[in-house]
Amino acid sequence: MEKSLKSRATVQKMQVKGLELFYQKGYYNTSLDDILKALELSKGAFYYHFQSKEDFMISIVQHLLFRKVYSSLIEPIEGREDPFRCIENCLESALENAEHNFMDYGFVLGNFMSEFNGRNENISRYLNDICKVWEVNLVTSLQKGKSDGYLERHWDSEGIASFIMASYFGIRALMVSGNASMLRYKYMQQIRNYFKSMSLKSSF
Amino acid sequence: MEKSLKSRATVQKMQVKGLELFYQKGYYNTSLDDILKALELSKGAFYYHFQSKEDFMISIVQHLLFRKVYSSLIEPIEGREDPFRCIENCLESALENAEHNFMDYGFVLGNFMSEFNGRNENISRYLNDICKVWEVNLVTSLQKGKSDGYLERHWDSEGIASFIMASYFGIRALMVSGNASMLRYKYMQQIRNYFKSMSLKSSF
DNA sequence: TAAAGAACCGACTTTCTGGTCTGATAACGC
DNA sequence: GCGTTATCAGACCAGAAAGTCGGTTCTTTA
Repeated sequence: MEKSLKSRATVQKMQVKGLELFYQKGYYNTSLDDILKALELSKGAFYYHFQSKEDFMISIVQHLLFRKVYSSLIEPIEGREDPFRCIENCLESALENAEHNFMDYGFVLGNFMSEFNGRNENISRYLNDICKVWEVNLVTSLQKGKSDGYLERHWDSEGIASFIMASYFGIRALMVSGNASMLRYKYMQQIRNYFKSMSLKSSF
Repeated sequence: MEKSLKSRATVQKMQVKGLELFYQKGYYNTSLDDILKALELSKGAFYYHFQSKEDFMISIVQHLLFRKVYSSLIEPIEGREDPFRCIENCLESALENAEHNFMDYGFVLGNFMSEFNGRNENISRYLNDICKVWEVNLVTSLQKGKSDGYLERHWDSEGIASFIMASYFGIRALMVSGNASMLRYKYMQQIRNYFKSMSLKSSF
Protein backbone atom coordinates (compact mmCIF):
# COMPACT_ATOMS: atom_id res chain seq x y z
CA MET A 1 0.00 0.00 0.00
CA GLU A 2 1.06 3.56 -0.52
CA LYS A 3 2.73 5.02 2.48
CA SER A 4 0.62 8.05 3.30
CA LEU A 5 -2.50 5.99 2.77
CA LYS A 6 -1.35 3.28 5.11
CA SER A 7 -0.47 5.83 7.71
CA ARG A 8 -3.87 7.41 7.57
CA ALA A 9 -5.58 4.03 7.68
CA THR A 10 -3.67 3.09 10.83
CA VAL A 11 -4.46 6.37 12.52
CA GLN A 12 -8.11 5.96 11.63
CA LYS A 13 -8.26 2.41 12.95
CA MET A 14 -6.71 3.47 16.22
CA GLN A 15 -9.10 6.38 16.67
CA VAL A 16 -12.19 4.32 15.93
CA LYS A 17 -11.24 1.51 18.26
CA GLY A 18 -10.04 4.01 20.84
CA LEU A 19 -13.36 5.83 20.88
CA GLU A 20 -15.21 2.55 21.15
CA LEU A 21 -13.22 1.31 24.13
CA PHE A 22 -12.96 4.68 25.86
CA TYR A 23 -16.72 4.93 25.67
CA GLN A 24 -17.32 1.39 26.90
CA LYS A 25 -14.83 1.22 29.73
CA GLY A 26 -13.94 4.83 30.33
CA TYR A 27 -10.79 6.67 29.36
CA TYR A 28 -8.90 6.16 32.59
CA ASN A 29 -9.96 2.57 32.79
CA THR A 30 -8.76 1.69 29.31
CA SER A 31 -5.07 1.13 28.76
CA LEU A 32 -3.22 1.66 25.53
CA ASP A 33 -2.44 -2.02 25.54
CA ASP A 34 -6.16 -2.79 25.52
CA ILE A 35 -6.56 -0.80 22.33
CA LEU A 36 -3.37 -2.05 20.70
CA LYS A 37 -4.14 -5.64 21.54
CA ALA A 38 -7.55 -5.36 19.91
CA LEU A 39 -5.91 -3.99 16.79
CA GLU A 40 -2.87 -6.25 16.89
CA LEU A 41 -0.59 -3.26 16.85
CA SER A 42 2.33 -2.28 19.01
CA LYS A 43 3.38 0.53 21.28
CA GLY A 44 5.82 1.58 18.61
CA ALA A 45 3.03 2.13 16.15
CA PHE A 46 1.05 4.15 18.65
CA TYR A 47 3.81 6.50 19.66
CA TYR A 48 4.83 6.95 16.09
CA HIS A 49 1.46 8.52 15.31
CA PHE A 50 0.55 10.17 18.62
CA GLN A 51 2.52 12.06 21.21
CA SER A 52 0.65 10.77 24.24
CA LYS A 53 -2.58 9.20 25.40
CA GLU A 54 -3.98 12.68 25.96
CA ASP A 55 -2.99 13.80 22.47
CA PHE A 56 -4.67 10.66 21.15
CA MET A 57 -7.90 11.43 22.96
CA ILE A 58 -7.94 15.00 21.70
CA SER A 59 -7.50 13.81 18.13
CA ILE A 60 -10.46 11.49 18.61
CA VAL A 61 -12.59 14.28 20.01
CA GLN A 62 -11.73 16.69 17.23
CA HIS A 63 -11.93 14.32 14.32
CA LEU A 64 -14.44 11.63 15.19
CA LEU A 65 -16.64 13.00 17.92
CA PHE A 66 -17.09 16.49 16.58
CA ARG A 67 -18.02 15.30 13.12
CA LYS A 68 -20.47 12.72 14.41
CA VAL A 69 -22.17 15.14 16.76
CA TYR A 70 -22.35 17.64 13.96
CA SER A 71 -23.93 15.28 11.48
CA SER A 72 -26.37 13.71 13.92
CA LEU A 73 -27.44 16.62 16.12
CA ILE A 74 -26.60 19.87 14.39
CA GLU A 75 -26.89 19.50 10.64
CA PRO A 76 -30.46 18.11 10.78
CA ILE A 77 -31.57 21.32 12.52
CA GLU A 78 -29.46 23.97 10.87
CA GLY A 79 -31.45 26.42 8.79
CA ARG A 80 -34.67 24.43 8.90
CA GLU A 81 -38.14 25.68 9.73
CA ASP A 82 -40.38 24.56 12.59
CA PRO A 83 -37.70 24.15 15.29
CA PHE A 84 -39.77 22.08 17.70
CA ARG A 85 -40.69 19.46 15.16
CA CYS A 86 -37.21 19.50 13.78
CA ILE A 87 -35.50 19.05 17.14
CA GLU A 88 -37.99 16.40 18.12
CA ASN A 89 -37.21 14.34 15.01
CA CYS A 90 -33.54 14.81 15.59
CA LEU A 91 -33.65 13.55 19.17
CA GLU A 92 -35.92 10.69 18.21
CA SER A 93 -33.59 9.38 15.52
CA ALA A 94 -30.58 9.82 17.81
CA LEU A 95 -32.28 7.75 20.50
CA GLU A 96 -33.40 5.16 18.01
CA ASN A 97 -29.90 4.88 16.69
CA ALA A 98 -28.66 4.47 20.25
CA GLU A 99 -30.83 1.43 20.77
CA HIS A 100 -29.55 -0.52 17.78
CA ASN A 101 -26.11 0.92 17.45
CA PHE A 102 -25.41 1.10 21.19
CA MET A 103 -23.47 4.30 20.70
CA ASP A 104 -24.95 7.68 19.95
CA TYR A 105 -22.53 10.50 19.90
CA GLY A 106 -24.63 12.98 21.81
CA PHE A 107 -24.45 10.73 24.81
CA VAL A 108 -20.81 9.89 24.28
CA LEU A 109 -20.21 13.62 24.47
CA GLY A 110 -22.11 13.97 27.74
CA ASN A 111 -20.43 10.92 29.14
CA PHE A 112 -16.94 12.14 28.39
CA MET A 113 -17.74 15.59 29.72
CA SER A 114 -18.56 14.17 33.11
CA GLU A 115 -15.55 11.84 33.10
CA PHE A 116 -13.01 14.54 32.31
CA ASN A 117 -14.56 17.29 34.33
CA GLY A 118 -12.10 18.43 36.96
CA ARG A 119 -9.65 15.77 35.87
CA ASN A 120 -8.31 17.01 32.58
CA GLU A 121 -8.89 20.66 31.79
CA ASN A 122 -7.38 20.35 28.36
CA ILE A 123 -9.69 17.64 27.08
CA SER A 124 -12.65 19.21 28.87
CA ARG A 125 -12.21 22.37 26.84
CA TYR A 126 -12.51 20.53 23.55
CA LEU A 127 -15.61 18.70 24.74
CA ASN A 128 -17.21 21.89 25.99
CA ASP A 129 -16.57 23.48 22.64
CA ILE A 130 -18.60 20.80 20.91
CA CYS A 131 -21.33 21.20 23.50
CA LYS A 132 -21.31 24.93 22.89
CA VAL A 133 -21.71 24.46 19.16
CA TRP A 134 -24.75 22.30 19.74
CA GLU A 135 -26.21 24.85 22.14
CA VAL A 136 -25.66 27.77 19.79
CA ASN A 137 -27.28 25.82 17.01
CA LEU A 138 -30.35 25.12 19.12
CA VAL A 139 -30.65 28.73 20.20
CA THR A 140 -30.30 29.98 16.63
CA SER A 141 -32.93 27.55 15.49
CA LEU A 142 -35.33 28.71 18.20
CA GLN A 143 -34.72 32.37 17.44
CA LYS A 144 -35.46 31.75 13.80
CA GLY A 145 -38.57 29.92 14.95
CA LYS A 146 -39.71 33.10 16.66
CA SER A 147 -39.31 35.09 13.45
CA ASP A 148 -41.18 32.45 11.54
CA GLY A 149 -44.02 32.41 14.02
CA TYR A 150 -43.51 29.01 15.58
CA LEU A 151 -43.21 30.24 19.14
CA GLU A 152 -43.81 33.49 20.95
CA ARG A 153 -40.98 35.97 21.46
CA HIS A 154 -41.22 35.99 25.24
CA TRP A 155 -39.85 32.48 25.61
CA ASP A 156 -36.23 32.15 26.65
CA SER A 157 -34.35 30.45 23.82
CA GLU A 158 -31.21 29.82 25.87
CA GLY A 159 -33.26 28.32 28.66
CA ILE A 160 -35.11 26.02 26.29
CA ALA A 161 -31.89 24.93 24.63
CA SER A 162 -30.24 24.11 27.94
CA PHE A 163 -33.32 22.24 29.05
CA ILE A 164 -33.35 20.16 25.88
CA MET A 165 -29.69 19.29 26.17
CA ALA A 166 -29.96 18.49 29.86
CA SER A 167 -32.95 16.25 29.40
CA TYR A 168 -31.24 14.44 26.54
CA PHE A 169 -27.99 13.83 28.42
CA GLY A 170 -30.00 12.72 31.40
CA ILE A 171 -32.37 10.35 29.67
CA ARG A 172 -29.50 8.67 27.91
CA ALA A 173 -27.78 8.15 31.23
CA LEU A 174 -30.93 6.52 32.56
CA MET A 175 -31.36 4.42 29.44
CA VAL A 176 -28.11 2.55 29.84
CA SER A 177 -29.23 0.96 33.03
CA GLY A 178 -32.86 0.32 32.42
CA ASN A 179 -35.60 -0.40 29.96
CA ALA A 180 -34.23 1.61 27.08
CA SER A 181 -37.07 1.37 24.59
CA MET A 182 -39.72 2.15 27.17
CA LEU A 183 -37.76 5.12 28.46
CA ARG A 184 -37.23 6.39 24.96
CA TYR A 185 -40.97 6.24 24.28
CA LYS A 186 -41.87 8.02 27.50
CA TYR A 187 -39.18 10.62 27.00
CA MET A 188 -40.35 11.52 23.51
CA GLN A 189 -43.87 11.84 24.83
CA GLN A 190 -42.79 14.27 27.52
CA ILE A 191 -40.60 16.38 25.30
CA ARG A 192 -43.50 16.62 22.90
CA ASN A 193 -45.75 17.85 25.71
CA TYR A 194 -43.13 20.36 26.68
CA PHE A 195 -42.78 21.63 23.12
CA LYS A 196 -46.50 21.67 22.57
CA SER A 197 -47.01 23.96 25.52
CA MET A 198 -44.88 26.60 23.79
CA SER A 199 -45.86 25.94 20.20
CA LEU A 200 -47.91 28.51 18.29
CA LYS A 201 -48.70 26.80 14.99
CA SER A 202 -50.22 23.69 16.43
CA SER A 203 -48.74 21.15 14.10
CA PHE A 204 -48.85 18.67 16.94
CA MET B 1 -12.20 6.58 73.78
CA GLU B 2 -14.31 3.47 73.97
CA LYS B 3 -13.33 0.92 71.41
CA SER B 4 -16.50 0.34 69.47
CA LEU B 5 -17.02 4.09 69.39
CA LYS B 6 -13.55 4.72 68.07
CA SER B 7 -13.99 2.08 65.46
CA ARG B 8 -17.21 3.59 64.24
CA ALA B 9 -15.69 7.05 64.24
CA THR B 10 -12.81 5.87 62.06
CA VAL B 11 -15.11 4.10 59.63
CA GLN B 12 -17.25 7.22 59.43
CA LYS B 13 -14.27 9.47 58.79
CA MET B 14 -13.06 7.20 56.01
CA GLN B 15 -16.46 7.06 54.35
CA VAL B 16 -17.00 10.80 54.45
CA LYS B 17 -13.58 11.63 53.05
CA GLY B 18 -13.87 8.77 50.56
CA LEU B 19 -17.16 10.06 49.19
CA GLU B 20 -15.71 13.54 48.93
CA LEU B 21 -12.64 12.47 46.99
CA PHE B 22 -14.42 9.88 44.84
CA TYR B 23 -16.87 12.56 43.84
CA GLN B 24 -14.18 15.12 43.11
CA LYS B 25 -11.69 13.00 41.24
CA GLY B 26 -13.67 9.91 40.34
CA TYR B 27 -13.50 6.48 41.93
CA TYR B 28 -10.97 4.97 39.56
CA ASN B 29 -8.84 8.06 39.67
CA THR B 30 -8.62 8.20 43.45
CA SER B 31 -6.22 5.91 45.22
CA LEU B 32 -6.61 4.61 48.73
CA ASP B 33 -3.41 6.41 49.59
CA ASP B 34 -5.04 9.69 48.58
CA ILE B 35 -7.80 9.12 51.10
CA LEU B 36 -5.56 7.75 53.82
CA LYS B 37 -3.08 10.57 53.41
CA ALA B 38 -5.83 13.14 53.84
CA LEU B 39 -6.91 11.42 57.04
CA GLU B 40 -3.41 10.61 58.27
CA LEU B 41 -4.31 6.96 58.47
CA SER B 42 -2.58 3.87 57.16
CA LYS B 43 -3.27 0.98 54.84
CA GLY B 44 -3.51 -1.24 57.86
CA ALA B 45 -6.35 0.79 59.29
CA PHE B 46 -8.20 0.67 56.02
CA TYR B 47 -7.96 -3.07 55.48
CA TYR B 48 -8.83 -3.66 59.07
CA HIS B 49 -12.25 -2.07 58.52
CA PHE B 50 -12.94 -2.89 54.87
CA GLN B 51 -12.34 -5.93 52.72
CA SER B 52 -11.49 -4.09 49.53
CA LYS B 53 -11.84 -0.80 47.73
CA GLU B 54 -15.07 -2.06 46.18
CA ASP B 55 -16.46 -3.08 49.56
CA PHE B 56 -15.54 0.38 50.82
CA MET B 57 -17.42 2.07 47.99
CA ILE B 58 -20.50 -0.05 48.55
CA SER B 59 -20.54 0.85 52.22
CA ILE B 60 -20.39 4.52 51.25
CA VAL B 61 -23.27 4.13 48.82
CA GLN B 62 -25.44 2.28 51.27
CA HIS B 63 -24.77 4.35 54.33
CA LEU B 64 -23.95 7.87 53.21
CA LEU B 65 -25.34 8.29 49.73
CA PHE B 66 -28.65 6.58 50.25
CA ARG B 67 -29.43 8.55 53.38
CA LYS B 68 -28.46 11.86 51.83
CA VAL B 69 -30.49 11.26 48.70
CA TYR B 70 -33.39 10.22 50.84
CA SER B 71 -33.32 13.28 53.05
CA SER B 72 -32.75 15.78 50.27
CA LEU B 73 -34.85 14.41 47.40
CA ILE B 74 -37.36 11.96 48.77
CA GLU B 75 -38.44 12.99 52.24
CA PRO B 76 -39.40 16.56 51.19
CA ILE B 77 -41.88 15.10 48.71
CA GLU B 78 -43.19 12.05 50.50
CA GLY B 79 -46.87 12.32 51.41
CA ARG B 80 -47.14 16.01 50.62
CA GLU B 81 -49.83 17.69 48.56
CA ASP B 82 -49.35 19.67 45.34
CA PRO B 83 -46.65 17.51 43.74
CA PHE B 84 -45.49 20.04 41.15
CA ARG B 85 -44.85 22.80 43.64
CA CYS B 86 -43.33 20.31 46.01
CA ILE B 87 -40.95 18.82 43.49
CA GLU B 88 -40.07 22.25 42.21
CA ASN B 89 -39.06 23.43 45.67
CA CYS B 90 -37.13 20.28 46.22
CA LEU B 91 -35.10 20.64 43.04
CA GLU B 92 -34.55 24.32 43.67
CA SER B 93 -33.10 23.78 47.10
CA ALA B 94 -30.97 20.91 45.85
CA LEU B 95 -29.52 23.11 43.13
CA GLU B 96 -29.02 25.98 45.51
CA ASN B 97 -27.25 23.70 47.91
CA ALA B 98 -25.07 22.52 45.05
CA GLU B 99 -23.89 26.02 44.34
CA HIS B 100 -22.72 26.79 47.86
CA ASN B 101 -21.95 23.36 49.14
CA PHE B 102 -20.45 22.15 45.84
CA MET B 103 -21.93 18.69 46.37
CA ASP B 104 -25.55 17.74 46.03
CA TYR B 105 -26.28 14.11 46.37
CA GLY B 106 -28.70 13.81 43.51
CA PHE B 107 -25.91 14.70 41.18
CA VAL B 108 -23.38 12.58 43.00
CA LEU B 109 -25.75 9.70 42.38
CA GLY B 110 -26.03 10.44 38.66
CA ASN B 111 -22.31 10.96 38.40
CA PHE B 112 -21.45 7.65 39.98
CA MET B 113 -24.06 5.87 37.91
CA SER B 114 -22.35 6.93 34.73
CA GLU B 115 -18.88 6.18 36.08
CA PHE B 116 -19.67 2.64 37.14
CA ASN B 117 -21.99 1.74 34.32
CA GLY B 118 -20.55 -1.19 32.41
CA ARG B 119 -17.48 -1.18 34.63
CA ASN B 120 -18.71 -2.53 37.94
CA GLU B 121 -22.01 -4.33 37.88
CA ASN B 122 -22.01 -4.80 41.62
CA ILE B 123 -21.76 -1.16 42.55
CA SER B 124 -24.07 -0.19 39.70
CA ARG B 125 -26.83 -2.29 41.19
CA TYR B 126 -26.72 -0.42 44.50
CA LEU B 127 -26.77 2.92 42.71
CA ASN B 128 -29.68 1.89 40.53
CA ASP B 129 -31.59 0.86 43.62
CA ILE B 130 -31.34 4.35 45.02
CA CYS B 131 -32.37 5.79 41.70
CA LYS B 132 -35.38 3.50 41.68
CA VAL B 133 -36.45 4.62 45.12
CA TRP B 134 -36.40 8.22 43.95
CA GLU B 135 -38.39 7.34 40.86
CA VAL B 136 -41.03 5.40 42.76
CA ASN B 137 -41.38 8.28 45.17
CA LEU B 138 -41.93 10.75 42.34
CA VAL B 139 -44.47 8.50 40.66
CA THR B 140 -46.37 7.99 43.90
CA SER B 141 -46.42 11.70 44.53
CA LEU B 142 -47.78 12.37 41.05
CA GLN B 143 -50.45 9.69 41.40
CA LYS B 144 -51.55 11.19 44.64
CA GLY B 145 -51.60 14.54 42.86
CA LYS B 146 -54.12 13.13 40.42
CA SER B 147 -56.41 12.02 43.23
CA ASP B 148 -56.10 15.42 44.84
CA GLY B 149 -56.90 17.20 41.61
CA TYR B 150 -53.56 18.77 40.87
CA LEU B 151 -53.17 17.21 37.44
CA GLU B 152 -55.40 15.32 35.04
CA ARG B 153 -55.48 11.55 35.09
CA HIS B 154 -54.44 11.11 31.49
CA TRP B 155 -50.87 12.26 32.12
CA ASP B 156 -48.22 9.57 32.35
CA SER B 157 -46.75 9.66 35.85
CA GLU B 158 -43.82 7.40 35.02
CA GLY B 159 -42.97 9.49 31.99
CA ILE B 160 -43.07 12.69 33.97
CA ALA B 161 -40.93 11.20 36.72
CA SER B 162 -38.29 9.98 34.26
CA PHE B 163 -38.29 13.34 32.55
CA ILE B 164 -37.76 15.17 35.82
CA MET B 165 -34.91 12.92 36.84
CA ALA B 166 -33.28 13.07 33.43
CA SER B 167 -33.46 16.84 33.25
CA TYR B 168 -32.04 17.13 36.75
CA PHE B 169 -29.11 14.79 36.12
CA GLY B 170 -28.46 16.55 32.87
CA ILE B 171 -28.60 20.12 34.08
CA ARG B 172 -26.24 19.29 36.93
CA ALA B 173 -23.82 17.81 34.43
CA LEU B 174 -23.96 21.02 32.44
CA MET B 175 -23.62 23.18 35.52
CA VAL B 176 -20.22 21.86 36.48
CA SER B 177 -18.63 23.21 33.37
CA GLY B 178 -20.43 26.48 32.89
CA ASN B 179 -22.25 29.37 34.43
CA ALA B 180 -23.90 27.48 37.25
CA SER B 181 -26.14 30.17 38.71
CA MET B 182 -27.41 31.27 35.31
CA LEU B 183 -28.13 27.68 34.30
CA ARG B 184 -29.91 27.04 37.55
CA TYR B 185 -32.13 30.05 37.01
CA LYS B 186 -32.97 29.10 33.44
CA TYR B 187 -33.54 25.49 34.38
CA MET B 188 -36.00 26.34 37.13
CA GLN B 189 -37.86 28.58 34.72
CA GLN B 190 -38.21 25.80 32.17
CA ILE B 191 -39.24 23.15 34.63
CA ARG B 192 -41.85 25.56 35.93
CA ASN B 193 -43.18 26.03 32.39
CA TYR B 194 -43.26 22.29 31.93
CA PHE B 195 -45.14 21.76 35.18
CA LYS B 196 -47.48 24.64 34.49
CA SER B 197 -48.58 23.11 31.21
CA MET B 198 -49.87 20.09 33.12
CA SER B 199 -51.10 21.80 36.27
CA LEU B 200 -54.79 22.01 37.01
CA LYS B 201 -55.02 24.19 40.09
CA SER B 202 -53.05 27.10 38.73
CA SER B 203 -51.08 27.98 41.79
CA PHE B 204 -48.35 29.21 39.47
C1' DT C 1 -1.63 -5.97 86.65
C1' DA C 2 -1.15 -8.96 83.07
C1' DA C 3 -3.09 -11.46 79.31
C1' DA C 4 -6.11 -10.93 75.24
C1' DG C 5 -7.57 -8.80 71.52
C1' DA C 6 -9.04 -4.58 68.97
C1' DA C 7 -7.11 -0.88 66.22
C1' DC C 8 -3.53 0.64 63.63
C1' DC C 9 1.30 1.15 61.31
C1' DG C 10 4.12 0.92 57.28
C1' DA C 11 7.31 -1.74 54.50
C1' DC C 12 6.77 -5.00 50.96
C1' DT C 13 4.85 -7.64 46.86
C1' DT C 14 2.53 -7.95 42.65
C1' DT C 15 0.44 -6.15 38.80
C1' DC C 16 -0.52 -2.71 35.62
C1' DT C 17 0.31 1.49 32.73
C1' DG C 18 2.12 5.33 30.22
C1' DG C 19 6.06 6.26 27.93
C1' DT C 20 11.09 5.38 25.88
C1' DC C 21 14.31 3.27 22.98
C1' DT C 22 16.65 0.19 19.88
C1' DG C 23 16.02 -2.20 15.90
C1' DA C 24 13.74 -4.47 11.88
C1' DT C 25 11.43 -4.04 7.35
C1' DA C 26 9.26 -2.40 3.52
C1' DA C 27 8.43 1.39 0.36
C1' DC C 28 10.48 5.35 -1.92
C1' DG C 29 13.68 8.49 -4.53
C1' DC C 30 17.71 8.49 -7.34
C1' DG D 1 20.94 -1.38 -6.84
C1' DC D 2 21.40 1.49 -2.72
C1' DG D 3 20.94 4.59 0.69
C1' DT D 4 17.01 6.97 3.05
C1' DT D 5 12.98 7.27 5.51
C1' DA D 6 8.33 6.11 6.97
C1' DT D 7 6.16 2.62 9.62
C1' DC D 8 5.99 -0.51 13.00
C1' DA D 9 7.69 -4.39 16.65
C1' DG D 10 8.58 -5.28 21.26
C1' DA D 11 11.81 -5.28 25.18
C1' DC D 12 12.40 -2.26 28.83
C1' DC D 13 11.73 1.32 32.62
C1' DA D 14 9.79 4.06 36.35
C1' DG D 15 6.05 4.95 38.95
C1' DA D 16 1.56 4.07 40.87
C1' DA D 17 -2.01 1.32 42.86
C1' DA D 18 -4.34 -2.54 45.37
C1' DG D 19 -3.62 -5.64 48.56
C1' DT D 20 -0.56 -8.46 52.30
C1' DC D 21 1.58 -9.19 56.58
C1' DG D 22 4.45 -9.11 60.65
C1' DG D 23 4.77 -6.07 64.21
C1' DT D 24 3.23 -2.19 67.60
C1' DT D 25 0.13 0.36 70.67
C1' DC D 26 -3.83 1.03 73.16
C1' DT D 27 -8.18 -0.70 75.62
C1' DT D 28 -10.70 -3.93 77.95
C1' DT D 29 -11.30 -7.41 81.27
C1' DA D 30 -10.41 -11.01 84.40
